[in-house]
Amino acid sequence: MARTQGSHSDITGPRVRAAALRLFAQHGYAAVSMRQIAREVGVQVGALYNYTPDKQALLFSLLKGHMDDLLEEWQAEQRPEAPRARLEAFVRFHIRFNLARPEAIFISYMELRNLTPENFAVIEALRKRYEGALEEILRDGQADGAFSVPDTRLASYALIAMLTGVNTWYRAGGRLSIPEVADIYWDMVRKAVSADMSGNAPR
Amino acid sequence: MARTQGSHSDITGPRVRAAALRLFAQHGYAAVSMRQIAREVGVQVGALYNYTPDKQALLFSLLKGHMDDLLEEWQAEQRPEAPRARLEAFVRFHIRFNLARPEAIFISYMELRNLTPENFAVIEALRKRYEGALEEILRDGQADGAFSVPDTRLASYALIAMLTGVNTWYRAGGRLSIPEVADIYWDMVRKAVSADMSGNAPR
DNA sequence: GCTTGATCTGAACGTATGTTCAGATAGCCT
DNA sequence: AGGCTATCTGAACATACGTTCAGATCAAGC
Repeated sequence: MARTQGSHSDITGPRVRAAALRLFAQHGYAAVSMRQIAREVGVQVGALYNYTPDKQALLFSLLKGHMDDLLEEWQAEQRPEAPRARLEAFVRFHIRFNLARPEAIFISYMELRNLTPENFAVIEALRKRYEGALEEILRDGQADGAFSVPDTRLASYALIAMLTGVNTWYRAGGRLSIPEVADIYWDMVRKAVSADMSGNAPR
Repeated sequence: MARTQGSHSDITGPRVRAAALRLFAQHGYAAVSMRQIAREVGVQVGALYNYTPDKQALLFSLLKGHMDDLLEEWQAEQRPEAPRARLEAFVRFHIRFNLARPEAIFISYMELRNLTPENFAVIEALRKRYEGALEEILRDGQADGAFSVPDTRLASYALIAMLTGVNTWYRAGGRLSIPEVADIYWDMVRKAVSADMSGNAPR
């Protein structure tokens, strides 16, 4: 029996995306079948093709939507002028944003290689845009003396990796709240990019 | 025709592992078929089962072998007494070791969820052992005043993520040599765990 | 109340999967 | 020289895959 109560496009569409997101994050894109997704939604597999042309487009749509959200929210964020305050805003935003959607973050890092080359290029460009924002902060701070980093490009990679790593261990309800985690990470980031005045100069 | 020249266990076994490592790293465990591995080795698919009881055991064997190498080589490393020198040794070792075997590192992070629960537990225990070594260094340094980190556990997570991230961007033949990369990362790590004397104290 | 059209079912398509195994082959040992 | 046995082939097994589509179903519009 088709079209049982509430089984409309507006309902089923988001549910398909939600089920795919959850399952891709848990088992990986290649390991999840269209039939599993259909079962999770509570429909037959054929019905999925009302909402995506194919499995690949479903993955791409999830990743693209996520990257759009990321860039949009960072644009909407309060971004101070001074590099140091701006870097702090970035650190806190990144941790808060990532911890709010762990599954999307997970597949964004794990499933890139399952995108077709064209789709991969799109996502990669968006990622570069976001990470470029961090490097720009570091360059500005380096220029005006607020920071002292040997290589802004490498430093941006290092900081992104460090911040994104939070998602691998953080569990809601643990001993630290998200703001507390952000405090601790900001402390380390702040020192890592500072001029070194501790007397522990490199060899 | 079986047993053509050079097609012995000693030869084929390692080649099976090498092909599996390469293909798993490139396409992901779930996306690689036993027939692809066999084709890469130059053998029919049935022959693979002389070298592994099943596909899962092949993945586990690769990860287990990798973790054993990691712990063994870190044990064999020169490890100074003083926390600061010891941390520097860890940073340089980690970067050097990881960049020497990017494929093994890649599947060690990406394919954990494709392990059976029993196999996962084994790998996870070994990983904890390795990462515990870093946290111990941080705790020692915190105790004797060499470091100033708000939370040694989180700091160890943060540093591991930062160091492991090198593998995502480093390409041999780029503008920086491995020791130069290690220098730059060590500079950031050193500052991140130092007492803060820059006048940029937290708010 | 009838028609229309979006939505879903149920079944089928060809292909691919991991794994098994009887039989062929060929290097090694006596 | 001839047998042994590790090794590999070739084919088969049952099952699963992504995708398609004719037809059933039901909410909405007239």
